[in-house]
Amino acid sequence: MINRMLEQYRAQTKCLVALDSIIFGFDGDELKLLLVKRGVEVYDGTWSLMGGWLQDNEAPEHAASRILFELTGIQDVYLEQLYVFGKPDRDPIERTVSVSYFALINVADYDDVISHTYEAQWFSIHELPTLLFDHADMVKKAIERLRYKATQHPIGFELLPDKFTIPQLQKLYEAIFDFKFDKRNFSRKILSTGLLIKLEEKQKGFSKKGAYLYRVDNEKYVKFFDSFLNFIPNGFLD
Amino acid sequence: MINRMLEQYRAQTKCLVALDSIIFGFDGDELKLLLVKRGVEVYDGTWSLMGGWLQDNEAPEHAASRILFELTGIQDVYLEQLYVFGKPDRDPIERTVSVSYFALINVADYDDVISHTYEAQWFSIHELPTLLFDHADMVKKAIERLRYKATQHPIGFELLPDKFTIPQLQKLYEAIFDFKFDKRNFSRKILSTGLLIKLEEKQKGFSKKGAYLYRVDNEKYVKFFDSFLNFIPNGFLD
DNA sequence: ACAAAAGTGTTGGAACTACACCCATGT
DNA sequence: ACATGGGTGTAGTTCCAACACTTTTGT
Repeated sequence: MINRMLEQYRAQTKCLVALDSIIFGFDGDELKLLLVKRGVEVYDGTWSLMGGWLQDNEAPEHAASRILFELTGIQDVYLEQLYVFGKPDRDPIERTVSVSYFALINVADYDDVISHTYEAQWFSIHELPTLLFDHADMVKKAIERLRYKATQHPIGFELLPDKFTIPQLQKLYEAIFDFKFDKRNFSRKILSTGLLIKLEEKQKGFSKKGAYLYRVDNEKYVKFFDSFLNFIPNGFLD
Repeated sequence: MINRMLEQYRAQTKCLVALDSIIFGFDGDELKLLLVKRGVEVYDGTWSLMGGWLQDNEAPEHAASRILFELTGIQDVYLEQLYVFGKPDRDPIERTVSVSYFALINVADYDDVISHTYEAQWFSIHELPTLLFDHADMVKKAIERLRYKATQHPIGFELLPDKFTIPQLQKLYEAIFDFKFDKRNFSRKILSTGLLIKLEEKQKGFSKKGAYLYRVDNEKYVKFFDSFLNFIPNGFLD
């Protein structure tokens, strides 16, 4: 019996399993994507997401983190699983199934590391170079997911520095949705979440008047996560 | 150069890739899951999702459909990709990465095929047997996703017959969320989508008075799909 | 003084919740 | 006649979108 089962397993095709991560960043103005130059000349001029292969005894999410670190020095960021891409011909060299992840980071936090040590580079999502394989599909899906999540969670905070202003946050949301919001309604809505703590300091330099800095109330932020479903009566999820 | 690249590919570990589908059904009263008895004696008493392996030259979503058909005779249903499960030890026999899918079907549509020809069986989601490997995690994730989607899309229609009554639909939502809704508010909300067309006929037999049957306005339903993001001003998506 | 960005308040309409009674029919 | 589930309306509240002027300060 057990033998028959093992035979069944042995008869199956095995596949390479790749991990590809879409890293979003925000520089205060535009939404950016982190890409690397594929280190192989055949694909000259094409750029790639942060990609690598799954190793033995490694969970996919760990592999994705490891690869991101190896390629960029970025560590300890929240990577969320996005989608599996597995068309038989997606990688022309060999059959590969790719699990994609995405992350949000604050460009300023990593700018030095990335540009000095690694061959990664930020690109505006409006001016992307040619991407490897089906990486453009992955990016498209990631943007959809980012928008979706940004409507549900105050996920945008992840892309900003610890201290930020309301106008900065608004610019970020405008970059994500490619849409201008009314600033009065925007600030009311954001502040009504109760997740922001107003600081004494003002941001100087950017505007003449200067804008108040805020930081996220981390305790509330954590509680906030992963819950609210429109259909469900208030109080159901408490 | 090309050789170096091919070597790089060759050096990588390959994995078995499995597909596992979570099939939800509704029988008018309870939310159900379709499971099969794993055909191997070692796992006596444990049941399994609709699982199988990815073959050469087969896209994962096709494999998932094929497997579902082979195991149950179910065909042409919408399978949505759910999540990848890939912990190194999730399948104790051999390293396998599993891509999970989920689907919603109307139990009545397939009841005959399933029970007479195949070894699949419906289980109430409140009384599930022991499940193979990490299939319980998959089910948990699928229920979360189902609830999430049900708040955003009128996805519940998929689980009902073509013609159905408002009380039936309400029971379905109550089964999905495990929560009782106010029938006046429920019917107002559902009808306000404009997606339902009231028919002349009434459902007979279940209640004394009989309830009006409705069907989905397919044209509107399609338009409705995949869009509305709370944060975006009305009209933005038109 | 003026330009540039920050900050703030009101109003009308829509949508949501909570809630209770009558209707049609099979037994 | 009565029991069972089906169907409907209202009032108070909250939430949302639309909209324009004043404030601060660097030049």
